[in-house]
Amino acid sequence: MVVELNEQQREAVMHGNGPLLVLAGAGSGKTRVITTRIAALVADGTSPRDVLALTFTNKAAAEMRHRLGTMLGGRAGELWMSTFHSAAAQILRRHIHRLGYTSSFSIFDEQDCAKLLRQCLAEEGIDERAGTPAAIAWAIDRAKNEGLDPEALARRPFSRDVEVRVYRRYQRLLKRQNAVDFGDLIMLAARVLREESQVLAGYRARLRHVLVDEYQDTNRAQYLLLRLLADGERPNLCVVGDDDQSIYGWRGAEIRNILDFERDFPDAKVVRLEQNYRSTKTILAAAGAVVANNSDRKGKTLWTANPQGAPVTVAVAEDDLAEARLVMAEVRRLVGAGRRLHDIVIFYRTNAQSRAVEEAAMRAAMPYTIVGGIRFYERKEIKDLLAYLRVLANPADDVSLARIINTPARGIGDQTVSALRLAAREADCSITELLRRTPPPPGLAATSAARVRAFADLLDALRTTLDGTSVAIVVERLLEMTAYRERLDGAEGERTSRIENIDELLAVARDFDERSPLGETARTRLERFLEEAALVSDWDRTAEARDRLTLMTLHTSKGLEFPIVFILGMEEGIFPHQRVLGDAQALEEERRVCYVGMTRARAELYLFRAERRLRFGTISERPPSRFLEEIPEQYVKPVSTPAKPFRRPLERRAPSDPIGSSDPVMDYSYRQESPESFAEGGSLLPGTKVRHPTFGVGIVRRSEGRGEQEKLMVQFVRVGMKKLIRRFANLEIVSDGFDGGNPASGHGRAAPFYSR
DNA sequence: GACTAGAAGCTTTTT
DNA sequence: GCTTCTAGTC
Repeated sequence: MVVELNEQQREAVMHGNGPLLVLAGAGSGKTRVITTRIAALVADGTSPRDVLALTFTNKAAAEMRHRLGTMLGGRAGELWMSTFHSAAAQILRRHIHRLGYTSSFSIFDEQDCAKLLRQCLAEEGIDERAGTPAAIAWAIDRAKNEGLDPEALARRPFSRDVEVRVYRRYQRLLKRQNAVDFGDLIMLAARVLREESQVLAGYRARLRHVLVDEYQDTNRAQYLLLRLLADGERPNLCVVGDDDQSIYGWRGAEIRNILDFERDFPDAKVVRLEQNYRSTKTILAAAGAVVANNSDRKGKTLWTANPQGAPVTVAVAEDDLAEARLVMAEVRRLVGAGRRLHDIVIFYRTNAQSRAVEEAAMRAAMPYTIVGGIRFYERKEIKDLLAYLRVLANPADDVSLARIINTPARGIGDQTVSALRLAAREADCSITELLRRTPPPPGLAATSAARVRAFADLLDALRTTLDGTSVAIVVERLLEMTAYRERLDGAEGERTSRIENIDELLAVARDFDERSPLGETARTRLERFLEEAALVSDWDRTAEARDRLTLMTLHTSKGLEFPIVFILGMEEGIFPHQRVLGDAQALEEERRVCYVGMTRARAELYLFRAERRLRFGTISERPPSRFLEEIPEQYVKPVSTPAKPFRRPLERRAPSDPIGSSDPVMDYSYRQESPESFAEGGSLLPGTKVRHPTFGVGIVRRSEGRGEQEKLMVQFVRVGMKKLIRRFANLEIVSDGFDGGNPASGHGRAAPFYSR
């Protein structure tokens, strides 16, 4: 092995058989240990085919595969390395027929599930306002995370009857549609292993070693799945994690899984990785001091041979706008001092905080990318096209059928759909199945019946394109036959971006075709394509950021590192969040989120807070976060409030005044828009200050389309928000909100201007 | 079927 | 406040 390891890392890598818990502190070389251990096992004679390595994200799996590729060469391809959900989907693809589904099952995302849930509530006669779908959805999700089916939930002492009833119906409807949700993937995979002993025996006989990354974030259902696969008193189960980085409790993660590993496996070998290779001594000490306030932890003492480094900067701003401005001023200073934009990352607790930063970045002409937000596969046009494919793959999928039956519009309204749904229920079949039958169901008007007939013919025609194997060709034919692109509605700009997304989907499909094995059947390929679309996130598809500022939530930051880290909104009520303040356990999780954020930094760490913040329409005073006070003074360099206040003082501010006409924000680094850009049809970017002959001065909040066709939402100082057509509005541009290249251009998907 | 008004929500979201 | 989604109207 050519890789250099420290003593503890070597211990973990060289550990032979039996359970192994690796408590890997932040930046301690966790991925290196897992990959090197796998390489060592293979070097020692274990077949790569007998190794299962599980991660939470596709990105983590891809990273490991890449590293192992360099260590093992071609044999790395034989490893079973994937996310929990993909592995479960693979198990189900083979064996789900034993549970009464077929292998072409659909995987529903949250939107699909929400639609189905509403149907369940309606059928159970539950008033949506009383039953609050969100609460029931949460209860079902939680049950699945705990590995409880409806009957098991019913046996729970405090389960609510409504929840059990809806859950039971929800499962029945999913099954009728041959569909599963994310929670089902894990739960049903565990069930098929538990109930079908030969299936389980097959996996156990094969799997010699199971490795799990980020073990602190596994939920109960995942734990149960693991216990099935890695059975016995001394299974070859290696889990790697850090209890201090467990931040997904609210999604069902059980921190107890890692805390209790030694109780579960009394023979377990425990290795602590405590040398940090990432951060300066100062950053590590500051972060360690914060997390030391938690009681429910194993306790590690990280140390580093890295230099002491600069103190942590704690900056206080007047309000949220000033905070964002201060951030941009500091970014500018750092860039002036030779730093690159991609060295800097901005973290915040909630997505809502990104807006102020985005606006400040635009004003400061600072290119940026937001990680997260709307995902590619969740965009309307992409979901529409995938819904067609899903109906082709799985005709029982009524949720997808309902989505496409009138998209593009073909005169099949809600009445018709309800009638079809009813007829399908009576005939005990899916709507697609019903459509295949002739004559069409009774009770439909002649015109409606004809339209439904035409739609059924369309589906039949599409089905014939499945004879070839190429997914891309199916999508192309689908686009032609439905005239989907041509019939897109909405404003010019929106249409353009949708068409770009459709082209992107075609590119993804072509790429998928190229990566696919020869001799595969069309159906299998389509099923695999849909599975990938359901289980792969945007982040996994994102290439390395170009030279841009990166913005993301603290949760998204886990597993990453940056030379310079900014954390914003270090205030009670923001971080820790308002909703956890009375809950000791949840508060500890917030503290872990803080620890994760701080330990992403290699060289410099900045913590920002605002004394006042505009939230839910009101300005409130914000006391500093307790986490700030938990950092020992010796590691901190405070920065005082900027001299010039940014927002007018509270008392002089009229309640209806959205901007403040003398707001100094408006004077900040503006430039007149050049006349040419209007002639070229340049659009008015959000943030641009304009004057209207009757409404007065305002700020462009949103724009659609270009040039004279452009539709604008403008927030006026005196009259509030107005929608305008630029051609008629006779606007005078007072100052440009932006003075550089358009950071939104390039790729539609991470485009900050309309991404949320 | 398109447009608008009203209501609800508003923490994080690996899959 | 602002956004998003749904229900109701023309």
